[in-house]
Amino acid sequence: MIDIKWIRENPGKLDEALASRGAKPVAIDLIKLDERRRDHLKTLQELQGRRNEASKAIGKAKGSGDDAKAQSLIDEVAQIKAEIQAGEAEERAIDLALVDALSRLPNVPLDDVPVGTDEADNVEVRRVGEKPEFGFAPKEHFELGEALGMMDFDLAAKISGSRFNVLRGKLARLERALGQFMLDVHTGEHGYEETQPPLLVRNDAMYGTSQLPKFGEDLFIGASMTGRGHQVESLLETYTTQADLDALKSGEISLEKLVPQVLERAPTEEEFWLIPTAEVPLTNLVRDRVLDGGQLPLRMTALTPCFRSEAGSAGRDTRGMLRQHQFNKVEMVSITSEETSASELERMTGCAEEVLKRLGLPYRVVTLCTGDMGFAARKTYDIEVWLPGQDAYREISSCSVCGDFQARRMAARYRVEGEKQPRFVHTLNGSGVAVGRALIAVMENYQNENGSITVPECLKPYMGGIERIEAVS
RNA sequence: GGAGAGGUGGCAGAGUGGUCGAAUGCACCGCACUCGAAAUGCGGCAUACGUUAAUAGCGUAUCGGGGGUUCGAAUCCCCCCCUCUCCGCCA
Repeated sequence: MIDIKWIRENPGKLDEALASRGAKPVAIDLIKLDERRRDHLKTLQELQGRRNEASKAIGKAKGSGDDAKAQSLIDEVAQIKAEIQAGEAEERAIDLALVDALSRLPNVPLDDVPVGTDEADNVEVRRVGEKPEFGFAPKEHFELGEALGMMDFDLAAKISGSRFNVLRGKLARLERALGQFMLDVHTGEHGYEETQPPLLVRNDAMYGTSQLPKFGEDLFIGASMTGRGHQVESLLETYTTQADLDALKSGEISLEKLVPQVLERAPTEEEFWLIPTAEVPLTNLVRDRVLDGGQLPLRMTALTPCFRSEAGSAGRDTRGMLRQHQFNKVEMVSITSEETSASELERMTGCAEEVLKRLGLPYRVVTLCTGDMGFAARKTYDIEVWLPGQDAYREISSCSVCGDFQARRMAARYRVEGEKQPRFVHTLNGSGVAVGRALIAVMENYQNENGSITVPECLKPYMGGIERIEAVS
């Protein structure tokens, strides 16, 4: 969430930032709305002040037995009562409108972020590692996995549909080994605290990290039967009008059109959401808190499944396990002071890179341009790992600094010694790294001509000491 | 899931319609006393928004969250969330 006060003082900067992300200018509208809000608030507060004064006087008058005076004061306050109630209702409405508008604005990119429209404008920062040379045509991971008999998409589809897979045997273990290895590196060497957060979270948490209100369609919903019942009930009772039903009956509107319309009106009040990344629960660990500045930075890591609907990705990366509805990821989250967040981004990116270095995987780091950055980010480095089977670099980690954008939504603050007012913390998140994609990368980079996979040196202790993964005869 | 109890400032904990943003204790900060410390005494000590040059003053709101009743709500009513105890179910 961007501070409305900052917008008041920097309307040009806001619109410039929005333009760089391909969005329309809104500063003038927001400022107008805010002015309306403040004007209205002022008059409301004056009325409330008068009421409070009179009410106190009533109490005093009654206490001293002056009933006549009390009555005249009661009559007086009764007159402004309706005015106050109407004013309060309007204040709520204006405030809601402003907060809603603000909560849909993306973060302002840092000055050193390249301006661009899409991934073609991202800027490569460095390449690390040597691409492996093969004396044969390298295969893609799913060809290797299926040939080994340890990766089965058809079987997964029977149970869960497309964009799932089943790993078995040594390949399943390799996936586990990767996750363990990454956690050990981050907890043992990089100072991150191992955490096991909830995978189902409430609206507020999703709102805090800004998946909501704008990106609900990317998420999966979790609900109990009773919870779902309550929701259907409220959709029917509160958000579907008689006019809707009449329009439906008369054929004026189709059911396909009415349903999204009703859902649009309803607030996104799900019982639970499945996390699309551990960034959500980890970052929300500091919500509604005032931390001691001396405690910062906080560094947390977690290995969790992630669930993404991949809406809008139909037809993209449909083969293999590159883009699944469910995958494991090691996430890093840092909570810092405002002075140290920029350097923390470099540090965090380095932590993610270290994993790839140890695994011997070639990669490159790119700075995302303004148009390609996520909603909450001020600056993002993507790490792209080399996939020989695809003959391409593919994203395996994304490290972002969000400034106080998420902290404002979560009311996560810290106190600096000697300062009266608490400040908002800065938040960062990054994958360290995506486990499923790391598995792909290891398979493709360590493949042998006979279809076996050599186990990277650093994973051997996690693999019972075996040298390679081969098909079971 | 059923029955009951509860949610108040950093913590503990009073307050059941008025002068309560809220007693008291602890913690914390300042001052006094002291060679210094402890003890003691005095004072201070929430957040957001508005106004403002101001993180000074003043105003408004906030006692889990949201609505309502009332001239006036921490206190009464409704809905929701959370915690605890007992029972049931369960990895």
